[in-house]
Amino acid sequence: MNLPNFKKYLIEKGGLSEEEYYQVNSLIQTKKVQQNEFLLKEGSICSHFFFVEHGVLRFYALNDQGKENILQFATENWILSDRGSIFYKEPSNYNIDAIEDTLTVMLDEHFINAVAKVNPNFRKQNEILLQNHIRHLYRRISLLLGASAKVRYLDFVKTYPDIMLRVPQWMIASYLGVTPESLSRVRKALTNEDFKS
Amino acid sequence: MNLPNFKKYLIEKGGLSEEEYYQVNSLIQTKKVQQNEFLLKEGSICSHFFFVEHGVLRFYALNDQGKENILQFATENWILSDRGSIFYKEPSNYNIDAIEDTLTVMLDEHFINAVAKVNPNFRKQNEILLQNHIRHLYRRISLLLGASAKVRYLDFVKTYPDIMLRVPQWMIASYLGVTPESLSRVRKALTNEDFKS
DNA sequence: TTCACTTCTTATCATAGGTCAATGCACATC
DNA sequence: GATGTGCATTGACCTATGATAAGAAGTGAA
Repeated sequence: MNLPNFKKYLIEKGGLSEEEYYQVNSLIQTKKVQQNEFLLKEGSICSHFFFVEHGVLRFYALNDQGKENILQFATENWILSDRGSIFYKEPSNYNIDAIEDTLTVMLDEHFINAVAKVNPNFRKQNEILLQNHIRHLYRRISLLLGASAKVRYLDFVKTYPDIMLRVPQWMIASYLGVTPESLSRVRKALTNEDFKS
Repeated sequence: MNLPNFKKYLIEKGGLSEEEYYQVNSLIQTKKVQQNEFLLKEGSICSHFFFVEHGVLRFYALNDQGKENILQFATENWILSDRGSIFYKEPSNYNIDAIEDTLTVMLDEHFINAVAKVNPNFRKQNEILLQNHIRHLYRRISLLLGASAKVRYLDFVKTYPDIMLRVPQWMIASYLGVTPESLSRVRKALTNEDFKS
Protein backbone atom coordinates (compact mmCIF):
# COMPACT_ATOMS: atom_id res chain seq x y z
CA MET A 1 0.00 0.00 0.00
CA ASN A 2 1.27 3.44 -0.90
CA LEU A 3 1.29 5.72 2.16
CA PRO A 4 3.33 8.80 1.30
CA ASN A 5 2.12 10.84 4.27
CA PHE A 6 2.72 8.14 6.84
CA LYS A 7 6.14 7.40 5.42
CA LYS A 8 7.02 11.07 5.59
CA TYR A 9 5.78 11.21 9.18
CA LEU A 10 7.96 8.30 10.30
CA ILE A 11 10.99 9.67 8.51
CA GLU A 12 10.71 13.38 9.22
CA LYS A 13 8.94 13.48 12.58
CA GLY A 14 9.90 10.03 13.83
CA GLY A 15 13.51 10.34 12.79
CA LEU A 16 13.69 7.02 10.88
CA SER A 17 15.91 6.50 7.87
CA GLU A 18 14.45 5.19 4.63
CA GLU A 19 15.85 1.71 5.35
CA GLU A 20 14.42 1.74 8.86
CA TYR A 21 11.06 2.62 7.37
CA TYR A 22 11.13 -0.46 5.17
CA GLN A 23 12.01 -2.57 8.20
CA VAL A 24 8.70 -1.74 9.89
CA ASN A 25 6.72 -1.41 6.67
CA SER A 26 5.29 -4.92 6.82
CA LEU A 27 3.78 -4.27 10.26
CA ILE A 28 1.64 -1.38 9.08
CA GLN A 29 -2.11 -1.89 9.35
CA THR A 30 -4.52 0.42 7.59
CA LYS A 31 -8.24 0.99 7.73
CA LYS A 32 -10.51 2.66 5.21
CA VAL A 33 -13.72 4.37 6.26
CA GLN A 34 -16.34 6.01 4.12
CA GLN A 35 -18.08 9.25 4.93
CA ASN A 36 -20.23 8.90 8.09
CA GLU A 37 -18.70 5.56 9.04
CA PHE A 38 -17.37 5.19 12.58
CA LEU A 39 -13.86 4.37 13.76
CA LEU A 40 -14.85 4.56 17.42
CA LYS A 41 -18.22 4.52 19.14
CA GLU A 42 -19.06 5.63 22.65
CA GLY A 43 -19.01 2.67 24.99
CA SER A 44 -16.43 0.63 23.14
CA ILE A 45 -12.76 0.48 24.02
CA CYS A 46 -10.41 2.36 21.74
CA SER A 47 -7.61 0.08 20.64
CA HIS A 48 -5.59 2.23 18.26
CA PHE A 49 -4.25 5.61 17.40
CA PHE A 50 -5.43 6.60 13.95
CA PHE A 51 -3.03 8.39 11.66
CA VAL A 52 -4.88 10.10 8.80
CA GLU A 53 -3.23 9.23 5.50
CA HIS A 54 -5.90 11.11 3.59
CA GLY A 55 -9.41 12.33 4.38
CA VAL A 56 -11.00 14.08 7.36
CA LEU A 57 -12.09 12.66 10.71
CA ARG A 58 -13.94 14.20 13.62
CA PHE A 59 -13.70 13.37 17.32
CA TYR A 60 -16.73 14.31 19.37
CA ALA A 61 -18.66 13.80 22.58
CA LEU A 62 -22.40 13.73 23.14
CA ASN A 63 -23.63 15.74 26.11
CA ASP A 64 -26.63 14.91 28.32
CA GLN A 65 -29.09 16.43 25.86
CA GLY A 66 -27.60 14.51 22.97
CA LYS A 67 -25.86 17.55 21.51
CA GLU A 68 -22.58 16.86 19.73
CA ASN A 69 -19.48 18.69 20.93
CA ILE A 70 -16.71 18.39 18.40
CA LEU A 71 -13.38 18.23 20.20
CA GLN A 72 -11.11 17.78 17.25
CA PHE A 73 -10.91 17.54 13.51
CA ALA A 74 -8.14 15.52 11.91
CA THR A 75 -6.93 15.93 8.36
CA GLU A 76 -3.84 14.50 6.68
CA ASN A 77 -0.94 13.74 9.06
CA TRP A 78 -2.95 14.10 12.26
CA ILE A 79 -3.17 11.39 14.86
CA LEU A 80 -6.46 10.88 16.64
CA SER A 81 -7.60 8.57 19.42
CA ASP A 82 -9.09 8.37 22.85
CA ARG A 83 -5.89 8.10 24.84
CA GLY A 84 -7.62 7.45 28.10
CA SER A 85 -9.48 4.53 26.64
CA ILE A 86 -6.31 3.06 25.13
CA PHE A 87 -4.14 3.35 28.22
CA TYR A 88 -6.65 2.43 30.87
CA LYS A 89 -8.66 -0.05 28.76
CA GLU A 90 -11.86 1.77 29.66
CA PRO A 91 -14.92 2.23 27.45
CA SER A 92 -14.68 5.52 25.61
CA ASN A 93 -17.00 8.48 26.03
CA TYR A 94 -16.17 9.72 22.57
CA ASN A 95 -16.95 9.00 18.95
CA ILE A 96 -14.79 9.18 15.86
CA ASP A 97 -16.31 9.21 12.40
CA ALA A 98 -15.35 10.23 8.91
CA ILE A 99 -16.35 13.54 7.32
CA GLU A 100 -14.80 12.48 4.01
CA ASP A 101 -13.84 9.02 2.80
CA THR A 102 -10.67 8.45 4.76
CA LEU A 103 -7.67 6.15 4.81
CA THR A 104 -6.06 5.71 8.21
CA VAL A 105 -3.02 3.91 9.56
CA MET A 106 -3.81 2.06 12.76
CA LEU A 107 -1.10 2.41 15.39
CA ASP A 108 -1.00 0.28 18.50
CA GLU A 109 1.45 -0.36 21.32
CA HIS A 110 2.93 -3.24 19.36
CA PHE A 111 3.70 -1.16 16.31
CA ILE A 112 5.07 1.74 18.34
CA ASN A 113 7.38 -0.59 20.24
CA ALA A 114 8.57 -2.07 16.98
CA VAL A 115 9.41 1.36 15.59
CA ALA A 116 11.07 2.42 18.82
CA LYS A 117 13.23 -0.70 18.65
CA VAL A 118 14.35 0.12 15.13
CA ASN A 119 15.09 3.73 16.11
CA PRO A 120 15.15 4.64 19.82
CA ASN A 121 14.79 8.30 18.96
CA PHE A 122 11.19 7.74 17.86
CA ARG A 123 9.74 7.76 21.37
CA LYS A 124 11.37 11.05 22.19
CA GLN A 125 10.17 12.67 19.00
CA ASN A 126 6.71 11.50 19.76
CA GLU A 127 6.88 13.00 23.21
CA ILE A 128 7.66 16.37 21.70
CA LEU A 129 4.61 16.03 19.47
CA LEU A 130 2.54 15.26 22.56
CA GLN A 131 3.86 18.30 24.37
CA ASN A 132 3.02 20.39 21.36
CA HIS A 133 -0.48 18.96 21.31
CA ILE A 134 -0.95 19.93 24.94
CA ARG A 135 0.11 23.41 24.08
CA HIS A 136 -2.57 23.67 21.40
CA LEU A 137 -5.19 22.42 23.82
CA TYR A 138 -4.23 25.13 26.31
CA ARG A 139 -4.54 27.72 23.62
CA ARG A 140 -8.00 26.45 22.76
CA ILE A 141 -9.06 26.49 26.42
CA SER A 142 -7.74 30.00 26.74
CA LEU A 143 -9.94 31.14 23.86
CA LEU A 144 -12.98 29.32 25.22
CA LEU A 145 -12.50 30.96 28.62
CA GLY A 146 -12.12 34.49 27.48
CA ALA A 147 -12.89 35.19 23.83
CA SER A 148 -16.17 35.97 22.06
CA ALA A 149 -17.62 33.77 19.31
CA LYS A 150 -16.31 36.23 16.74
CA VAL A 151 -12.74 36.09 18.01
CA ARG A 152 -12.83 32.31 18.27
CA TYR A 153 -14.10 32.05 14.71
CA LEU A 154 -11.44 34.37 13.34
CA ASP A 155 -8.80 32.37 15.16
CA PHE A 156 -10.13 29.15 13.69
CA VAL A 157 -10.10 30.52 10.15
CA LYS A 158 -6.54 31.70 10.59
CA THR A 159 -5.31 28.50 12.21
CA TYR A 160 -7.12 25.95 10.06
CA PRO A 161 -7.90 27.54 6.68
CA ASP A 162 -7.78 24.09 5.07
CA ILE A 163 -10.33 22.56 7.46
CA MET A 164 -12.64 25.53 6.86
CA LEU A 165 -13.04 24.43 3.27
CA ARG A 166 -13.62 20.75 3.96
CA VAL A 167 -16.18 20.57 6.76
CA PRO A 168 -19.73 21.94 6.90
CA GLN A 169 -20.26 25.16 8.80
CA TRP A 170 -22.45 23.61 11.48
CA MET A 171 -19.56 21.40 12.52
CA ILE A 172 -17.27 24.37 12.85
CA ALA A 173 -19.94 25.96 15.04
CA SER A 174 -19.90 22.86 17.21
CA TYR A 175 -16.10 22.98 17.44
CA LEU A 176 -16.29 26.63 18.49
CA GLY A 177 -19.00 25.99 21.05
CA VAL A 178 -21.77 28.04 19.42
CA THR A 179 -24.95 27.22 17.52
CA PRO A 180 -24.92 27.18 13.72
CA GLU A 181 -27.31 30.14 13.80
CA SER A 182 -24.91 32.19 15.91
CA LEU A 183 -22.00 31.38 13.66
CA SER A 184 -24.07 32.47 10.69
CA ARG A 185 -24.72 35.79 12.44
CA VAL A 186 -21.05 36.24 13.27
CA ARG A 187 -20.11 35.66 9.66
CA LYS A 188 -22.70 38.13 8.45
CA ALA A 189 -21.43 40.80 10.84
CA LEU A 190 -17.89 40.17 9.59
CA THR A 191 -18.80 40.59 5.92
CA ASN A 192 -20.53 43.87 6.80
CA GLU A 193 -17.38 45.06 8.59
CA ASP A 194 -15.35 44.18 5.51
CA PHE A 195 -17.56 46.30 3.25
CA LYS A 196 -17.23 49.29 5.53
CA SER A 197 -13.42 49.23 5.61
CA MET B 1 16.40 18.69 51.48
CA ASN B 2 13.44 16.56 52.45
CA LEU B 3 11.08 16.06 49.50
CA PRO B 4 8.67 13.28 50.38
CA ASN B 5 6.23 14.00 47.56
CA PHE B 6 8.86 14.21 44.86
CA LYS B 7 10.53 11.06 46.10
CA LYS B 8 7.20 9.27 46.02
CA TYR B 9 6.56 10.54 42.50
CA LEU B 10 9.87 9.23 41.17
CA ILE B 11 9.42 5.88 42.87
CA GLU B 12 5.72 5.24 42.31
CA LYS B 13 5.02 7.01 39.04
CA GLY B 14 8.52 7.04 37.64
CA GLY B 15 9.21 3.43 38.51
CA LEU B 16 12.54 4.05 40.26
CA SER B 17 13.77 1.93 43.14
CA GLU B 18 14.84 3.56 46.40
CA GLU B 19 18.48 3.12 45.47
CA GLU B 20 17.95 4.61 42.04
CA TYR B 21 16.31 7.58 43.70
CA TYR B 22 19.42 8.24 45.77
CA GLN B 23 21.52 8.03 42.63
CA VAL B 24 19.79 11.09 41.12
CA ASN B 25 19.13 12.82 44.42
CA SER B 26 22.14 15.10 44.20
CA LEU B 27 20.94 16.50 40.87
CA ILE B 28 17.66 17.78 42.26
CA GLN B 29 17.18 21.55 42.15
CA THR B 30 14.41 23.22 44.12
CA LYS B 31 12.89 26.67 44.17
CA LYS B 32 10.82 28.34 46.86
CA VAL B 33 8.30 31.02 46.02
CA GLN B 34 6.15 33.07 48.35
CA GLN B 35 2.54 33.94 47.73
CA ASN B 36 2.17 36.22 44.66
CA GLU B 37 5.73 35.63 43.53
CA PHE B 38 6.26 34.56 39.92
CA LEU B 39 7.89 31.43 38.55
CA LEU B 40 7.25 32.44 34.95
CA LYS B 41 6.36 35.76 33.38
CA GLU B 42 4.88 36.41 29.95
CA GLY B 43 7.63 37.21 27.49
CA SER B 44 10.37 35.18 29.16
CA ILE B 45 11.40 31.70 28.10
CA CYS B 46 10.30 28.88 30.33
CA SER B 47 13.29 26.73 31.22
CA HIS B 48 11.85 24.14 33.58
CA PHE B 49 8.98 21.93 34.52
CA PHE B 50 7.89 22.73 38.07
CA PHE B 51 6.90 19.86 40.33
CA VAL B 52 4.92 21.12 43.34
CA GLU B 53 6.34 19.62 46.52
CA HIS B 54 3.93 21.66 48.63
CA GLY B 55 1.81 24.76 48.04
CA VAL B 56 -0.42 25.95 45.20
CA LEU B 57 0.48 27.49 41.86
CA ARG B 58 -1.60 28.96 39.11
CA PHE B 59 -0.95 29.06 35.38
CA TYR B 60 -2.74 31.82 33.49
CA ALA B 61 -2.91 33.90 30.34
CA LEU B 62 -3.83 37.55 29.94
CA ASN B 63 -6.24 38.31 27.10
CA ASP B 64 -6.33 41.50 25.00
CA GLN B 65 -8.29 43.41 27.61
CA GLY B 66 -5.89 42.36 30.36
CA LYS B 67 -8.31 39.85 31.85
CA GLU B 68 -6.72 36.81 33.49
CA ASN B 69 -7.74 33.39 32.22
CA ILE B 70 -6.62 30.70 34.61
CA LEU B 71 -5.71 27.59 32.67
CA GLN B 72 -4.54 25.40 35.49
CA PHE B 73 -4.06 25.17 39.22
CA ALA B 74 -1.32 22.96 40.60
CA THR B 75 -1.21 21.57 44.11
CA GLU B 76 1.05 18.90 45.59
CA ASN B 77 2.40 16.38 43.04
CA TRP B 78 1.37 18.32 39.96
CA ILE B 79 3.79 19.32 37.25
CA LEU B 80 3.36 22.69 35.60
CA SER B 81 5.15 24.47 32.78
CA ASP B 82 4.79 26.10 29.42
CA ARG B 83 5.76 23.13 27.31
CA GLY B 84 5.78 25.07 24.07
CA SER B 85 8.20 27.58 25.51
CA ILE B 86 10.51 24.85 26.81
CA PHE B 87 10.62 22.78 23.66
CA TYR B 88 10.73 25.52 21.09
CA LYS B 89 12.70 28.03 23.17
CA GLU B 90 10.09 30.67 22.49
CA PRO B 91 8.98 33.46 24.86
CA SER B 92 5.96 32.31 26.81
CA ASN B 93 2.47 33.81 26.61
CA TYR B 94 1.67 32.56 30.09
CA ASN B 95 2.35 33.39 33.71
CA ILE B 96 2.89 31.15 36.69
CA ASP B 97 2.65 32.51 40.20
CA ALA B 98 2.09 31.19 43.71
CA ILE B 99 -1.27 31.26 45.47
CA GLU B 100 0.31 29.92 48.65
CA ASP B 101 3.96 29.85 49.68
CA THR B 102 5.24 27.00 47.55
CA LEU B 103 8.22 24.70 47.27
CA THR B 104 8.88 23.37 43.78
CA VAL B 105 11.33 20.95 42.22
CA MET B 106 12.76 22.28 38.98
CA LEU B 107 12.98 19.67 36.26
CA ASP B 108 14.89 20.21 33.06
CA GLU B 109 15.99 18.11 30.10
CA HIS B 110 19.27 17.36 31.85
CA PHE B 111 17.59 15.96 34.95
CA ILE B 112 15.05 13.97 32.98
CA ASN B 113 17.80 12.42 30.88
CA ALA B 114 19.69 11.52 34.03
CA VAL B 115 16.67 9.78 35.52
CA ALA B 116 15.90 8.02 32.25
CA LYS B 117 19.46 6.73 32.18
CA VAL B 118 19.14 5.31 35.67
CA ASN B 119 15.80 3.73 34.84
CA PRO B 120 14.74 3.56 31.18
CA ASN B 121 11.16 2.93 32.20
CA PHE B 122 10.85 6.53 33.43
CA ARG B 123 10.26 8.03 30.02
CA LYS B 124 7.47 5.63 29.25
CA GLN B 125 5.74 6.25 32.56
CA ASN B 126 5.95 9.93 31.90
CA GLU B 127 4.39 9.50 28.52
CA ILE B 128 1.41 7.82 30.10
CA LEU B 129 1.05 10.76 32.47
CA LEU B 130 1.13 13.07 29.47
CA GLN B 131 -1.57 11.08 27.71
CA ASN B 132 -3.65 11.24 30.83
CA HIS B 133 -3.17 14.98 30.99
CA ILE B 134 -4.40 15.31 27.42
CA ARG B 135 -7.47 13.36 28.37
CA HIS B 136 -8.26 15.78 31.18
CA LEU B 137 -7.84 18.71 28.84
CA TYR B 138 -10.33 17.18 26.40
CA ARG B 139 -12.78 16.72 29.21
CA ARG B 140 -12.39 20.34 30.16
CA ILE B 141 -12.88 21.49 26.57
CA SER B 142 -15.94 19.32 26.33
CA LEU B 143 -17.47 21.05 29.36
CA LEU B 144 -16.55 24.50 28.08
CA LEU B 145 -18.17 23.74 24.74
CA GLY B 146 -21.43 22.40 26.01
CA ALA B 147 -22.13 22.84 29.71
CA SER B 148 -23.65 25.74 31.66
CA ALA B 149 -21.76 27.63 34.37
CA LYS B 150 -23.64 25.63 36.98
CA VAL B 151 -22.64 22.26 35.55
CA ARG B 152 -19.03 23.35 35.13
CA TYR B 153 -18.93 24.54 38.73
CA LEU B 154 -20.41 21.31 40.09
CA ASP B 155 -17.90 19.33 38.07
CA PHE B 156 -15.06 21.41 39.46
CA VAL B 157 -16.20 20.92 43.05
CA LYS B 158 -16.42 17.19 42.50
CA THR B 159 -13.11 16.88 40.69
CA TYR B 160 -11.02 19.21 42.83
CA PRO B 161 -12.57 19.45 46.31
CA ASP B 162 -9.14 20.21 47.76
CA ILE B 163 -8.45 23.13 45.44
CA MET B 164 -11.88 24.57 46.25
CA LEU B 165 -10.73 25.13 49.82
CA ARG B 166 -7.39 26.66 48.99
CA VAL B 167 -8.00 29.26 46.29
CA PRO B 168 -10.22 32.34 46.33
CA GLN B 169 -13.55 32.11 44.60
CA TRP B 170 -12.77 34.69 41.95
CA MET B 171 -9.94 32.48 40.70
CA ILE B 172 -12.26 29.53 40.40
CA ALA B 173 -14.59 31.77 38.41
CA SER B 174 -11.70 32.59 36.10
CA TYR B 175 -10.84 28.90 35.72
CA LEU B 176 -14.46 28.18 34.84
CA GLY B 177 -14.69 31.04 32.36
CA VAL B 178 -17.31 33.14 34.19
CA THR B 179 -17.22 36.37 36.20
CA PRO B 180 -16.98 36.25 40.00
CA GLU B 181 -20.48 37.76 40.15
CA SER B 182 -21.91 34.99 38.02
CA LEU B 183 -20.25 32.30 40.10
CA SER B 184 -21.69 33.90 43.22
CA ARG B 185 -25.16 33.73 41.66
CA VAL B 186 -24.69 30.11 40.64
CA ARG B 187 -23.70 29.22 44.19
CA LYS B 188 -26.69 31.04 45.60
CA ALA B 189 -29.05 29.19 43.27
CA LEU B 190 -27.47 25.91 44.33
CA THR B 191 -27.93 26.55 48.07
CA ASN B 192 -31.57 27.42 47.38
CA GLU B 193 -32.01 24.13 45.54
CA ASP B 194 -30.49 22.31 48.49
CA PHE B 195 -32.97 23.84 50.95
CA LYS B 196 -35.90 22.80 48.80
CA SER B 197 -34.86 19.17 48.55
C1' DT C 1 -39.57 16.96 -13.16
C1' DT C 2 -40.62 16.36 -8.42
C1' DC C 3 -39.60 15.15 -3.89
C1' DA C 4 -36.82 14.60 0.06
C1' DC C 5 -32.95 16.02 2.53
C1' DT C 6 -29.24 18.90 4.20
C1' DT C 7 -27.15 23.18 4.94
C1' DC C 8 -27.21 27.92 5.63
C1' DT C 9 -29.65 32.10 6.57
C1' DT C 10 -32.99 35.27 8.64
C1' DA C 11 -36.26 36.89 12.03
C1' DT C 12 -38.31 36.97 16.61
C1' DC C 13 -38.18 36.18 21.18
C1' DA C 14 -35.99 34.33 25.56
C1' DT C 15 -32.27 33.88 28.78
C1' DA C 16 -27.67 33.03 30.81
C1' DG C 17 -24.29 35.49 31.93
C1' DG C 18 -21.70 40.13 31.60
C1' DT C 19 -21.23 45.01 33.37
C1' DC C 20 -21.46 48.42 36.72
C1' DA C 21 -22.22 50.10 41.18
C1' DA C 22 -23.13 49.60 46.02
C1' DT C 23 -22.78 47.08 50.36
C1' DG C 24 -21.00 44.10 53.86
C1' DC C 25 -17.34 41.53 55.90
C1' DA C 26 -12.94 39.94 57.37
C1' DC C 27 -8.32 41.22 58.22
C1' DA C 28 -4.44 43.84 58.52
C1' DT C 29 -2.10 48.25 59.69
C1' DC C 30 -1.71 52.44 61.94
C1' DG D 1 -10.78 52.37 67.70
C1' DA D 2 -10.21 54.20 62.88
C1' DT D 3 -8.95 53.31 58.27
C1' DG D 4 -7.81 50.74 54.17
C1' DT D 5 -7.74 46.69 51.16
C1' DG D 6 -9.45 42.45 49.04
C1' DC D 7 -13.15 39.43 48.45
C1' DA D 8 -17.98 37.90 48.15
C1' DT D 9 -22.64 39.22 47.49
C1' DT D 10 -26.59 41.66 45.60
C1' DG D 11 -29.36 44.44 42.51
C1' DA D 12 -30.42 46.83 38.17
C1' DC D 13 -29.57 46.79 33.68
C1' DC D 14 -27.61 45.17 29.12
C1' DT D 15 -25.92 42.12 25.48
C1' DA D 16 -24.31 38.07 23.18
C1' DT D 17 -25.91 33.99 22.24
C1' DG D 18 -29.50 30.25 22.54
C1' DA D 19 -34.17 28.45 20.98
C1' DT D 20 -37.58 28.11 17.74
C1' DA D 21 -39.51 28.46 13.38
C1' DA D 22 -39.54 29.44 8.64
C1' DG D 23 -37.59 30.08 4.16
C1' DA D 24 -33.89 29.73 0.42
C1' DA D 25 -30.54 27.29 -2.08
C1' DG D 26 -28.12 23.20 -3.35
C1' DT D 27 -27.96 18.15 -4.27
C1' DG D 28 -29.23 13.66 -5.19
C1' DA D 29 -32.65 10.02 -5.97
C1' DA D 30 -37.01 8.34 -7.97
